[in-house]
Amino acid sequence: MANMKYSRQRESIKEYLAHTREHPTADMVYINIREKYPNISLGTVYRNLNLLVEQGEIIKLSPGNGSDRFDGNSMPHYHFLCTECSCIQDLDIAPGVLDHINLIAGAGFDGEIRGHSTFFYGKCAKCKSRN
Amino acid sequence: MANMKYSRQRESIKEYLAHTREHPTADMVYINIREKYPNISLGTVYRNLNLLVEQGEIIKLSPGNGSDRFDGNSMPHYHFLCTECSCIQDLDIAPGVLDHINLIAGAGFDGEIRGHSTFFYGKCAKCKSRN
DNA sequence: ATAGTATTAATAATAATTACTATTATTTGA
DNA sequence: TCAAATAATAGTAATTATTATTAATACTAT
Repeated sequence: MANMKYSRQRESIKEYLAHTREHPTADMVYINIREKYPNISLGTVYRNLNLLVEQGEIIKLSPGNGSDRFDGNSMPHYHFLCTECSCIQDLDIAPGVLDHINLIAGAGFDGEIRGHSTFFYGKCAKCKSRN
Repeated sequence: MANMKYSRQRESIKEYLAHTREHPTADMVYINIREKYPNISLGTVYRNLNLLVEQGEIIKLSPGNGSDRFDGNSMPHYHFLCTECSCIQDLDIAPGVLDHINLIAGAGFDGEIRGHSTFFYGKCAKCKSRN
């Protein structure tokens, strides 16, 4: 998309996502950006989130429970979803593992595998210790 | 859930999912079951799908594009989502790989990993050959 | 500065799913 | 076998999440 103009709102959204580890929903982004741009509209947030996803600057996550979530870290990596508190966390996985898994999966498959996205689930550290 | 009564509608939904490879949406299930029970309501379909998921009889998939989809095969396995035609297919992966991946992921993680769900994406065989 | 056009705020509209309620179906056990 | 108890249903309304519309505004290149 060559004919794209700068917008403070979009920049602010990108910046916010780059500095949080929260994997926020569109609504959470909206609430946050409103502190700086009090009359930004939710539609603008959605449109820019989708634009940024299209451009590969951020990643959209669909954990399956409520709303979609967004991650400012666009490097392929894995996520963990706590089945108790619904928090989402990044997982560190050794580089190479992802490609390895793509290969394993592609072995018996006659289509073309480009990548994969994985959600691990279970109890996060806090919920585990709280018992 | 001990106090659960039999219902022909629920049985029919379960049976349909057990015999299709389509990974249908709630609406597709609704349309199909209506052939046998013409005045089943969409709410009934949703309620029973959720019940069956809770009981572990079926699996709910959230591919991230449109609606959720349902899979009558409740054994853990992987799915492939075609980014062109949006079809969903089961992938055959050697047993043991899934547990292996859970272990790798759990290594540097201080919570408790119970399982994971993975979507591979790319082009299905048809879309690949159609070029 | 100005013209051209992407972006915005505000709102309306759509899509997907859940909640509500009076009626019906299933189960239990006398 | 029947009737009481209650889960499930059909039909509909409501909610939630997201996308579309549009007139006004902001960005960019000349």
